[in-house]
Amino acid sequence: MGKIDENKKRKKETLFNSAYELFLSKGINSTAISDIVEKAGVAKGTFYLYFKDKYDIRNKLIVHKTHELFRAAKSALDDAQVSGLDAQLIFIMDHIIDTLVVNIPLLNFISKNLVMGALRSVLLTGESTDADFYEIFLDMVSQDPYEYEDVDVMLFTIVELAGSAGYNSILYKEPLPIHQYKPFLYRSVRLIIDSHRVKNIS
Amino acid sequence: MGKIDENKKRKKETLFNSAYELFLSKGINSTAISDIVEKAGVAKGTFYLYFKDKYDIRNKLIVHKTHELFRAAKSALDDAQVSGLDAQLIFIMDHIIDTLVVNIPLLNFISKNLVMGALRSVLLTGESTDADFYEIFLDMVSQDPYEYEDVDVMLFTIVELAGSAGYNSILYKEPLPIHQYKPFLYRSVRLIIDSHRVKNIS
Amino acid sequence: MGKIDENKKRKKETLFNSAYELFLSKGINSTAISDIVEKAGVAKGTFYLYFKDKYDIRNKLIVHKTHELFRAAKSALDDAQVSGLDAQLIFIMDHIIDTLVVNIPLLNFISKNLVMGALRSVLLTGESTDADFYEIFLDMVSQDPYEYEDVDVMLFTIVELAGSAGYNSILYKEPLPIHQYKPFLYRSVRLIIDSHRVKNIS
Amino acid sequence: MGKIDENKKRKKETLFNSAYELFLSKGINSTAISDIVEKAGVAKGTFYLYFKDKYDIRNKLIVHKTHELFRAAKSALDDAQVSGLDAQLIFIMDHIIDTLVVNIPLLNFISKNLVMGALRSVLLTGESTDADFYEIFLDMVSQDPYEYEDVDVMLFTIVELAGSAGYNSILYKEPLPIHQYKPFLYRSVRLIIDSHRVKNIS
DNA sequence: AATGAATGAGGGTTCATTCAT
DNA sequence: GATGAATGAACCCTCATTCAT
Repeated sequence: MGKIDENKKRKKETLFNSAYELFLSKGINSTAISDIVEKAGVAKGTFYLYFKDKYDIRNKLIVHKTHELFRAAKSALDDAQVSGLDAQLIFIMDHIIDTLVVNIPLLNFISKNLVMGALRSVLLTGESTDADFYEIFLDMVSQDPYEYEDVDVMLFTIVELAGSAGYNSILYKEPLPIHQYKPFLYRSVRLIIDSHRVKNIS
Repeated sequence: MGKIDENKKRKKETLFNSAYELFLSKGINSTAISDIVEKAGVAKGTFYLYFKDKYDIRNKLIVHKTHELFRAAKSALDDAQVSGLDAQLIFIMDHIIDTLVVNIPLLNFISKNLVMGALRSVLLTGESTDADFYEIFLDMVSQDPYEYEDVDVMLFTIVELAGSAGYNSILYKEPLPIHQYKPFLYRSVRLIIDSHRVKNIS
Repeated sequence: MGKIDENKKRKKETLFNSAYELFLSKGINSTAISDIVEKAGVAKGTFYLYFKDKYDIRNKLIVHKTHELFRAAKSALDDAQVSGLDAQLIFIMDHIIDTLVVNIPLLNFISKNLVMGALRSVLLTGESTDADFYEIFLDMVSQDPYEYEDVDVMLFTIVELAGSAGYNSILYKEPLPIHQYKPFLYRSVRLIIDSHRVKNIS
Repeated sequence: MGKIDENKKRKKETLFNSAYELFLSKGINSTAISDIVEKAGVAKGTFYLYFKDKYDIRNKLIVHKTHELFRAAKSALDDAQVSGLDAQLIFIMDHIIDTLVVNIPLLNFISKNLVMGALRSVLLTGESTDADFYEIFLDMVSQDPYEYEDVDVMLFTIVELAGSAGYNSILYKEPLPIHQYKPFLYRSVRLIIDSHRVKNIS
């Protein structure tokens, strides 16, 4: 029985990987389900045993890949012993940007879906066995010496800014290539974080 | 001759409007060229006299509608006698957001393309006889009492932030509905503007 | 499994036959794939499971029909007990001509493609399970009491002459209708054959 | 008035030349009338003032180009002072083959239409102001010291053989490239000519 | 005579989805 | 569960031809 389930899982993963490679290389619109199953070496009907349609597998891929990006960044952060919420957030941001700079197809794929859209899906789908990234962020916030108000808003604003501006800067090198834009981006992020700090008047 | 050209222009506009309505109501992917021409009351081949394909007309529509948004906002700004670069930029932003809040389909249509992608197109296509919005921005900057450095970067950052965060806030009401998020957004914008001011040490 | 394969074969043959009849009656250019599938009673997409496009099925048909012509002629030759290479080749030629005289549409279809173009395809496609006609010819040559040099060239010249001149004579009855032209054609063929005979000077 | 007629003639020739270049480079099927008129710099409707359709202009082009080939060959023959019908016919053949070897697109264009089909058109269309090639051939025959019977048949057989075998040999280099095949071709031609000679038994 | 905008039938091709095996 | 042949709607795009100007 375990063997059968293993087989099923392997089949699903093969489809997953095949779709991923095709989405990156040919784009989603140009990838047919027949392409995916051919690359995966399974029959067409099999696809429908595991996924509802092309957009189902696409969404699951985006969530999965976004997770991977954050997980790798968080893991590096843990190794790096960075202190201070702003430094930590920027570290994560920087790690993700550096990953995407050398993987433009992936950037294009998750592109602007990177941000809230994907995070929302992550939160909504109970499938994920991964740690919840939202909680990880809250953790980081709570461990900072400063106190913050409207944390949701702060995280949202930062993620949107970094996602959108980063995407365009990497892809179009306008108004500056990403390595030149980074200082400005990070300065803005620090300002936003700072603006959410609760300043004791005492 | 004038009559023929007039006819051509009218036909192109009819196609433009038909496509616009269909894109908003059915989405781009679900809109077939045959839908567009049927609604416009012209033959299929006629479409191809004016546009290369569906994506050509889509791009031109995005540029056009983005233009309209900015033009209306700028016009209102001129009437409103607002002074100060930050107040002016926020006025424009606010005007556009208020327009889009009550026109979600339009928001979805130009969605994230609103930002640099569209502006880039606007700048690149020489078709537009409208005033160049980039120059309008530069004008506003130059007339402000303060001096600014890296104006390109400043505008880019603001547009990206407002576009991306505004889009999600309007659409998903997360983390807050847009009318509650606005104060945060505008505070961030002011911080970004401020960070680009050249402070005289004297 | 055998049933499915049988079904596939039957379907392919139905398409083949439908295309053949339509090509003969309406011509290739005027035959749409939708005509073929309609006549065959299958869905449009099915066509593309078996053939790349209209020209793929056309080529395969030409090869197939050319094969049939030669096979029938060879079979008749075997029954007729004709001796002598020249007599044998002319017998085959004559048989094919007589067949085509009463099947002008077929003549027009394979027309000038009859010749090397088709034979080349036959040789190149490994699909055929039929005996290789080129080898049959070589066999006939080797069993003749005379010895021949440049057999390839000889066969080529004969096939080209017979194909081209025969086609025009049958179709346009110019300069003579085929039954009057035959003596001239066969005389030329005999001369060509003779010119390739190795004459022992001894 | 002469000017207008000149203009008309020039327009027709421009269309002619444009079609020729496009037919050679893109093939007839892939050449649209809109391509032709665009290249010619005239309006679409103008095409229909001079030609019935694409096939009308194609046929006229084939006739024209075939004429040119023969005219050039005949002109060279006149300069070369060749005597003997067989030598003269082979000279013409050789000249045409050498021209086509270095102009494969032209070969493909007139290809097998080179032969009787085109000659027939030449004879049928009264448009041509050129000397009638058929008569030129008859002239050559009559000036030969030998006497010939069934001259029509002889010319037909030679033209068909040379056209068909030459085409394939040039294009596919099978069974031999044309320069190696020529001796065989010309030997066959000489045999055919010889077989039409009236031999006095005296 | 010349134009070229408009037509719209028509053809080729794709592909998500089904279902009998 | 797995297969993959079959489907046929859907869609894009071309292009010969017309005709008002």
